[in-house]
Amino acid sequence: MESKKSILEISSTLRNKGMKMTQQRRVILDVLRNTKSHPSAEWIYNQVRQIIPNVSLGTVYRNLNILHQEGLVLEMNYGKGQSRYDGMVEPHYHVRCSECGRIDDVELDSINHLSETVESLTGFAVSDYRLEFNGQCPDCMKNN
Amino acid sequence: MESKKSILEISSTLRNKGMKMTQQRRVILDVLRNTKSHPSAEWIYNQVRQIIPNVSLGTVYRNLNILHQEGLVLEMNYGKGQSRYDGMVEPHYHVRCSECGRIDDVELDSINHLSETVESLTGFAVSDYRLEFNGQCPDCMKNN
DNA sequence: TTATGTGCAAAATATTTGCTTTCCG
DNA sequence: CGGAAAGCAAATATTTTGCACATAA
Repeated sequence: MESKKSILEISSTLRNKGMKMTQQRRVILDVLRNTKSHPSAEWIYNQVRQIIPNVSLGTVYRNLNILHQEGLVLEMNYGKGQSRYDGMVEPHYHVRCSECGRIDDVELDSINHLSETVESLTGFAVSDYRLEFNGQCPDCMKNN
Repeated sequence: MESKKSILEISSTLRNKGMKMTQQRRVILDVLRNTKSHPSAEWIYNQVRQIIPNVSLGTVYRNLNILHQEGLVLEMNYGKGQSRYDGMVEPHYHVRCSECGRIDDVELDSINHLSETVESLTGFAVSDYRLEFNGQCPDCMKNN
């Protein structure tokens, strides 16, 4: 089991960098950390609005960018659609349905030494990697 | 060594699906297949313009989308910037410099059975996967 | 000949930003 | 109190699309 940082720990990390933990930021983070759906900024915005009715979409984007920079959320881009976000930052992989866009986690053990191998092959300093599977989800298989 | 489909073979594949091989389409494919730089639609557009001066950016996008659907080019999305394209469709991996955006190929043997494992773990029908490394390229390392 | 593709420009989509005001610490 | 963040709306960036005309097969 991975231990998840508490909101309190995150607050103090941010404070040390001169950043504040606003109500908006806390709720955005909370919404994202409490769903397994890998949502878009707009979906998050709609959830947050139920708690802070006059929050703006710009604020959601600004916070997602900041949280992403700080390594507190993952951002994933697919094709030309909206980016999707993930509050689970511990290394893990994803499968995505190319029909409906659903994204599931893959419980695959991490593949060892890949980064090191790539560093010696390419001369790059590798910081991380992304492994994503594409296909058709069980629901879409049924409906066809 | 992988054998690359010739433009002639591609033309006939397209023709069988009721599609035409126009001058624009041929040049776009040609430009993309003759660079190792994993370029953006705009870069391709500028190259194509040197051969077909009044080609439009819309045509480049339309063709890249069609060629991608037909499995003749790869499309890669990073962050919020432009998509990047690759004329090499045989399975291979990429490293990307998060500073300058440079993308290199990684000559890593493909990892066997990954898709099958993921299928049994998730219930998805996996068609392909994408493995991408992130880091800093040798040039950007020097300049810092 | 005729359906597919092109050029052009306008529209759509997704995200960012400027400015004033609010509020966390 | 002071600076970081929010709200709102306008601006950007990237990609798509409608329509009249051109062209490959």
